[in-house]
Parts: sequence; structure tokens; C-alpha cells
Amino acid sequence: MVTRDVTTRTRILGAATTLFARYGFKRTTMEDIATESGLSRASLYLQFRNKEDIFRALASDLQEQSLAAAEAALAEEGPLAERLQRAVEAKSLRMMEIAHGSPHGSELMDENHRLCGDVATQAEARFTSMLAGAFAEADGVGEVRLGDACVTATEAAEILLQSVTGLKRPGVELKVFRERLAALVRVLVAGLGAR
Amino acid sequence: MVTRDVTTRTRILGAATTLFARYGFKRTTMEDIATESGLSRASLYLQFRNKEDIFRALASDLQEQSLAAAEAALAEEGPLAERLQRAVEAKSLRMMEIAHGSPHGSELMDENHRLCGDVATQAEARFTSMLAGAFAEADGVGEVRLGDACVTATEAAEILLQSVTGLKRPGVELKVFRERLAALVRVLVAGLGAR
DNA sequence: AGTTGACATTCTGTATACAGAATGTCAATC
DNA sequence: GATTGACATTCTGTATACAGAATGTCAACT
Repeated sequence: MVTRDVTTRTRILGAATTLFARYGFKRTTMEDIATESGLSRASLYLQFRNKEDIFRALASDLQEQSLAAAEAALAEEGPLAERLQRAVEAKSLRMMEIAHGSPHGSELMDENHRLCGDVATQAEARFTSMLAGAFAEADGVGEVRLGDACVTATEAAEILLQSVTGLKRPGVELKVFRERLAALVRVLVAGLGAR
Repeated sequence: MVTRDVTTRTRILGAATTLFARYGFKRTTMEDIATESGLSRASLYLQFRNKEDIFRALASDLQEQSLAAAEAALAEEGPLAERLQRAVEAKSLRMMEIAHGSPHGSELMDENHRLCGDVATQAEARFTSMLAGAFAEADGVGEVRLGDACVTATEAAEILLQSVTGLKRPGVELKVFRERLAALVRVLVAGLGAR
């Protein structure tokens, strides 16, 4: 089996995760990945077209994972405001943890990255519409109360997500980020609590 | 008069503003600035130490102007929530207009810029403490209600400013930014309205 | 005095060369 | 069929050279 050997594929991705985190994409060689995963370099090319392909696969996995976590949070029982809060926290914290885990962690989710920018952008868009859908639930007629303001569901989702983006500054500690995120989300979705 | 010729100095800064906006710092030469301001290149060095000095002077002026505008907005009559909103809008819109005015507009306020990063960072810090002071007015004992949340005045200011930062994305139109900014600020400072 | 032409110096971009590293492929091997 | 050693090719980083541009200074000029 060439394209379906999940074990081998997973082993390669695991090795790549370790190495990309430690050295970054540029300074990690296929030889490194081969050694780390206990395969020959040539074998890597049976599972992935090239190094960029491995990187994109990792970026894609990461986004899928965090989107799935967010979706799960939204699907839980409970008031909408709380579910929104948990969804945003799940997604953001997953990303922040990885970004802070190593000096190269943010590469995988960089919207401006040559290799995975499209993946990140697309995931962002999916997350936006996921949240917009949740906001829309609160008010079927298209207008949503976000705190005191009154905007469309999509606008509400965009304002929420882009505000959160601002909190993700380099240099801000994870703990501080977590607190601010909680405060911000609580404030923004406060108006939804009553529904 | 060498260091006090305001007219000449202003003429140079005006020319530099035009040219830096059109070509950026790197691609603007002292010869360009001299021609544009109707002076000889050597004369420029009587007013400024070098090209970097001109750039920093512009960046500094910009920050001073927008901080002054924000401070004026805070000093107005009216409810605290409204004054905060106007202050943030004044500061942010001034910056966004310039950033969008030309492809090189954001250079002057880039916190990571080699030449003016410190100026931008310092201005940001001053703005934060300015807002923190305003928040503190609302509640003398250090804890501030920001929407539903309860945080210190400084934390409230930081959350507000960093959220706004997230709205300043490249590609977002000025009109959209203005609307989102208004909505966000309204929501965040809503809890202060009653005071 | 203020101003500037002209000079020496530094900076920038381009071209070339080259060695070692890294990549991607395929024929040979297990 | 799965795997890989070995090869041809491409990429990267470094060194050198050089011309034109740009910078910063100062003596000469008004």
C-alpha cells in the first residue's frame, strides 16, 4: 500500500512535528525526518510528494483538530454564550499552546506563510461561519445582539474572532492570554446570555 | 537659527511625508527630499542629523498628534463610556487612515520597525495608561466592570486596546473597520454606562 | 551668518563563481 | 510489491568583485 499506510504516514508526521518544532521548516531536512522516523529518505517520497507536502499535511491536521474541538464545544449542552466561549477558547488555546511551544510553532498557523497560508485562511473562514451559525441560532432573523450592539451574525462572528486575534500578541504569556481571552469572550457574548 | 527654524523644518517634514508615503523610507533619497522641499541636500543636515532622524521625527509627530486627539476626546464632557469610545476611535482612525493612505503608510507606526518601533511602543504604552486612568475614574478601588467581566483598570485598557488591534487587519476596508470598531468599543465599555 | 557644491566614504544592488547540502527520481535489491 | 542506495539536479550559502547610488561633511561662497 502506497497512499494508505496510515502507520507509516503517522510516523512520518510525528517525526516532522518534532523536527519542525525544533528547527523550523527551512532547517529541517528530509534526511532528518527519515532518521527520526526510522525510514529511508526515499520512503518519505512514497507517502508525500515532497517536504512542502508534509508541512501542509501537518498544518491541515492542526486546523482540522482545532476546528473539530471548537465544533464539539459548540455542540455541547448549555447556554449559547457559554458554548461560544468554550469554542473560541478551545480553538485559540490550542493554537496559542503550539505557537508558544517552540520558536517555530507559529509557522504552522501563519496566514501569511507561503506554504500553509491558504490552509490557515480557509480554516479561519470556516471557523467564522461556524460561529456565525451559532450566533444566528440565537436570533433567526439575521440581527444579533452582541453585548449592547446590534449586528449581523456574520459581523458578530468576525468582530469576536478578530478581537481575539489582537490578544494573540507575541510576548504575551499564555496565562495572561487565557485570562484576557476569557474576559473578552465573556463580555462580547454577554448579551446572548438571556436567550 | 539652526535648530529652531520651524518653517524650514516643517517644509522638510512635509516633503518627507509626501515622499515616504509614495516610495517608503528605503526608496526615498535625501536628494528627493531636498528637491521636494526646495532646499539643497546639505541644508537638510542642518535641521536633522540624518534620514533616520527625519523618519523618527515624523513617526513621533504622528504619535503625538493621535495621542493628543485621544486625550482631548477623554477630556470632553459626557459619560465615561462615550468618552472612551471617542478616544479609541480618534486614535485608531487616525492611524488606519494613514496606514491605508498609501502602501507605505503603516511604516510610520510599525511597532517592529527598526527606526520607529520604540516610538510606537512607547505611544501604545502611554495610550494604555491614559485609558487605564479613565477606567480607574469609574471605580476608585481598582476593580473595573468591563461589560460583565471584572478586571483591573489596566487590564481593561489592555483588553480594549489589543482587541482593537485585532480589527486592524490588512485588507479590511476603512468603512468596515470603522463599523466594527464602533460596535466593539460600544460592547466593551457598555458596563461603564451606568456609572 | 546661512547656504551649498564638491568630495570622500559608505551603502546597494548585481554579477559571477563555486562548494557543499539537500532534493527528487529510478533502477537495483530484498 | 515494498524498500532503498546511488545518481543527477537543484538549492543555498559564501566569497569576491565592481559600478553606481546615496550618504554625511566641510571648505568655499554669497
